[in-house]
Amino acid sequence: MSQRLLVIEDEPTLARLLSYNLTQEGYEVTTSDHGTTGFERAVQEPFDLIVLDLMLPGMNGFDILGKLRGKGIATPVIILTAKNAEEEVVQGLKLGADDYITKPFGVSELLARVATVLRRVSGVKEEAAPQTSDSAIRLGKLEIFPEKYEVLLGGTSISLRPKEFEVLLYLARKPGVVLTRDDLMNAVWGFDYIGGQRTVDVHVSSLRKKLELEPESVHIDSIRGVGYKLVINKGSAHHQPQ
Amino acid sequence: MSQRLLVIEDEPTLARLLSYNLTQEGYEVTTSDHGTTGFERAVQEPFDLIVLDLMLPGMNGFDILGKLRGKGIATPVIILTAKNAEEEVVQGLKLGADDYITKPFGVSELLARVATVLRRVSGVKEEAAPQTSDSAIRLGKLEIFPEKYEVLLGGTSISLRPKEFEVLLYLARKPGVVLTRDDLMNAVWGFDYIGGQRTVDVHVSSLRKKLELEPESVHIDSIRGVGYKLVINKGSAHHQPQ
DNA sequence: ATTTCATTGTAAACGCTGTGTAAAGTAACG
DNA sequence: CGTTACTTTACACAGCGTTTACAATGAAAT
Repeated sequence: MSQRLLVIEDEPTLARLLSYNLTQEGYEVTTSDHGTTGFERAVQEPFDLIVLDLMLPGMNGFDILGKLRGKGIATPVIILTAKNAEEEVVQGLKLGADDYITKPFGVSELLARVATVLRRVSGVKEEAAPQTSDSAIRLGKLEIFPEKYEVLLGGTSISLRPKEFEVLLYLARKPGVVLTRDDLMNAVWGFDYIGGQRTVDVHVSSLRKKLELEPESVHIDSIRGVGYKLVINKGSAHHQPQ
Repeated sequence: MSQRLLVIEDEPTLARLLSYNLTQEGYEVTTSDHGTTGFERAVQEPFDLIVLDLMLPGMNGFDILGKLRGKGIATPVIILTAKNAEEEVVQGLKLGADDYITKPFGVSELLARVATVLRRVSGVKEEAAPQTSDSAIRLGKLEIFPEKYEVLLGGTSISLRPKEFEVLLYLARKPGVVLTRDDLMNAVWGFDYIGGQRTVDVHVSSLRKKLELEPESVHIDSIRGVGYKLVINKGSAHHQPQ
């Protein structure tokens, strides 16, 4: 049984992005684009976690959070806030938020926070969590430990810089599947990041150099005109569909 | 139970093309060639998705989209826009569009987007399964994995270039059915692409060379004066009980 | 049959676009 | 300040798509 999330976010683009990615993760997502109605839903239905934008029409995020806690509703809350709003964060946490993310943020960062908060709150409950974002990923000779920021290739640790790590992590979560530069941008750099088109390429390039210790078993393929995919070669065996 | 689509598009050629192909896909398609009437239909009847051209007589796409969302109608919308109109896209997405396509676009691209949006909205979870994926096409010894950009022929991977891949994919979506060069042009190159008449032929030719590893089970037939069709021969040498 | 014309097959050439990557430039961090 | 990480820029190159030209095939007409 999947966990239920409520996303209170008015900007459609962001709301959709969040809804999409959280759903992909296996959560059951409800969205609300208005403060008042969002608050009402949060009161009426039981959610496992609420993602709450602080800037909202109708009723702002602080009010919602305050009133919820006032009513004794302890549903975990992650607040979304603008970059340079340290006070907002502090106030939000004082009102009982469980975590916060500043915009712009990467999708993978959000997923990690959501998973972390859920785990923290419900005790360790691995089975209930979907593809827990931060459990280890093992693909042939490649092992990724998100919570440790560590990658093993054939048993030996390789040191990746943060952005390289995240790119690899996102690729590794859908092995074999082509991800566009846009996908990777959204996941690693944030949904509204506006940057050069080649940034992803450069990171993939340096990632390749560090992965080529095991070129047979792990490598990143380019699909011209589309994007990149992580290719895993387990053992020397043939294809064994199952 | 098929899904209901509304296409709001004034250019007759394009409207017909969209209507035809979407109907072929199994959708129930309604078209409207005017902004005002299109909007009214969208308000009155429940649709699963709306394909909306932004340039329309009567009432432009932005107005329609804005008013729909204003009325609380959350039907998913894919907007059609000209190539060099980045702002239009941004504005459209802000108004609550779910996706966009820039003209010219290939029919297959549109079909893919429609399917994606519908799936996303209906909350079906997409799994990154290693070998099995619901979007995979299996025809005898031919297996196509669109999201991996990979084609297996008798279990071994064959490398196709992007255009070859798309041509094969489109042929494979209607195995045994003759598709005209025009069909393929529309699907792969875009509905208003203006190019030489022989381009399709050349791609089919090179595709044949790569497919002839299994000439018995998979090949492309020419129908003189008409077009091409993909022929699949199931049966021999494999576990086909009947 | 033989000729004639239209259609299709395909190799080769050309130009363009996307990609790899080094290196310079910029920001963050201590 | 010095170091590290990240981004942008620039340039070279490889791959791809399209066109072209000519060969091969098939159909229709005589």
